[in-house]
Amino acid sequence: MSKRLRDVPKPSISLVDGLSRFGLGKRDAAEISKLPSRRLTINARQVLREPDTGSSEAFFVVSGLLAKYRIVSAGRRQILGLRYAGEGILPGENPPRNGLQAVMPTEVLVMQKDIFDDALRAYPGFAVFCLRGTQRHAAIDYEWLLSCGSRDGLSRVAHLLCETTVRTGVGTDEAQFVNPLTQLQMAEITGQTSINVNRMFAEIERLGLIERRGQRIHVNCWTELRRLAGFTGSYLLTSAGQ
Amino acid sequence: MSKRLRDVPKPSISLVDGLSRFGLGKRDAAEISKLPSRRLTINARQVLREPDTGSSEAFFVVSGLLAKYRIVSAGRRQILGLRYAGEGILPGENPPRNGLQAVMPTEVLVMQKDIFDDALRAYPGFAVFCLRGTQRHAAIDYEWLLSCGSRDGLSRVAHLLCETTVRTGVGTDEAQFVNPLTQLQMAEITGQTSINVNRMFAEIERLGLIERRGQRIHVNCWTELRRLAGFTGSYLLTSAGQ
DNA sequence: CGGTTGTTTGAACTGATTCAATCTGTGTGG
DNA sequence: CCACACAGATTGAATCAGTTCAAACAACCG
Repeated sequence: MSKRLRDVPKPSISLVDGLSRFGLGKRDAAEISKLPSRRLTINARQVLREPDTGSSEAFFVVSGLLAKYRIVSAGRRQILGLRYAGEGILPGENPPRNGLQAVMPTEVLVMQKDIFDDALRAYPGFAVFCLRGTQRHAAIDYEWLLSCGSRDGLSRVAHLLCETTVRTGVGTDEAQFVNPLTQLQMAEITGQTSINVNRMFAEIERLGLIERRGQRIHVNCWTELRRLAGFTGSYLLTSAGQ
Repeated sequence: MSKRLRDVPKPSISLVDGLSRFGLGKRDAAEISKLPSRRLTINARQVLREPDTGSSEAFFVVSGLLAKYRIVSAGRRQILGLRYAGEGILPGENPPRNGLQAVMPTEVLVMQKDIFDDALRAYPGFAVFCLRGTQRHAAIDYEWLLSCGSRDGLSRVAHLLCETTVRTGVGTDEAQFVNPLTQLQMAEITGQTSINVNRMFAEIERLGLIERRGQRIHVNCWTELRRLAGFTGSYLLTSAGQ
């Protein structure tokens, strides 16, 4: 819906490529990708899994963008994580607590938990790979916690912009990217109201750090934006550990 | 310093027990615990590792309590995680970004990263074990993010109290435990000032949900405290997945 | 063109912070 | 055993960042 969804480039990535790009050996990657899974195509805004329902499954984002969320009291929602193409969501030992919703039209591969668990045991390299991926996302979560806990509204929005710049994969040289998130979603990530996100967003533009044309964002001064956000991006590249 | 540190019971747990208690097979646990590591005893408040310094290592908390933290601008600190006895901190692929500090007198086992990484590859069960542990802590981080992002001051403090009740391992039946955290530390966890934590803490007591005698906390109404906090504790027991 | 979603702006309000002072329990040294 | 130092807890008053409520506006879609 809205131009956002048409404008956004939607790079597609196969399971094999996704696995090996993030460090799994070619051989294991090939084996894993041959395991049974089903492919789903979901619309923007569509809920893939409600919070506290459904069975545990493994998800792999082929294209698009998935948000993990929880509903707090009074309709207030918190987005807990984002999964871009090539990233995944792993089942744990407990039933899933978090909901999953597509931010834009998204294709996912879904694998049964027991098949996933068997693969974990059968392919030692896969277990380490999953550990690394989980550590990488944990590092992102730490940044989000840091934002919500210790940064003011302006820095939070700036930080999310920095993260989005890097994670959408355009590279910071290009300094131009399409923001896939609405201001309400940015608010649900940074723990604010969309009204305040709107003001902080405008303030960042007023400061001359970025320019906006629709969802397209041009970063005028990456260094200054980073400084404002307190952003250091190394954690995004590989697993950052705890 | 202060009675806090003397009062707190400090259960000690061996590496083998810690590993097998959280689900690693006896055989693997025995092998892992034979690997070379050094034992450190640190005082309350002592910094074990400064943020953004030091080499990657694996830590295992034998007794006491460790806080993982980061310093934001202007001396503001954010605590990103707690590690009770039996829990660990794993090295990732990037240099460590977070500092480590003892909340109370603490004993840790420290293992070199390369030895840890070798073990990960040598013992497939160990890799899965580490994945489960990381998922469990990620689930706790989600709760903290939810708190900082979407709950008001009162609920945040109440939620931390609930979590501490469960994690200190007294069981909710006993309804009595020693809070190892100062109000400043609770503030650094919940993204508030210690002044506000103090007021919310007092408010929870005024509501009759708890009673305080020094650091000792008696929970009068677990159900109501949980409700106020929006706390559901299942995620703490085992790995909750993403 | 009408309907819907998202963005923007204004004004009033409030939860939490900041600044400042006081109080309390504990450990230390004489 | 007391005087003192010190960290932590508590309280009050002023201030402010961010929310809430409300309304207008813009872009896109069928």
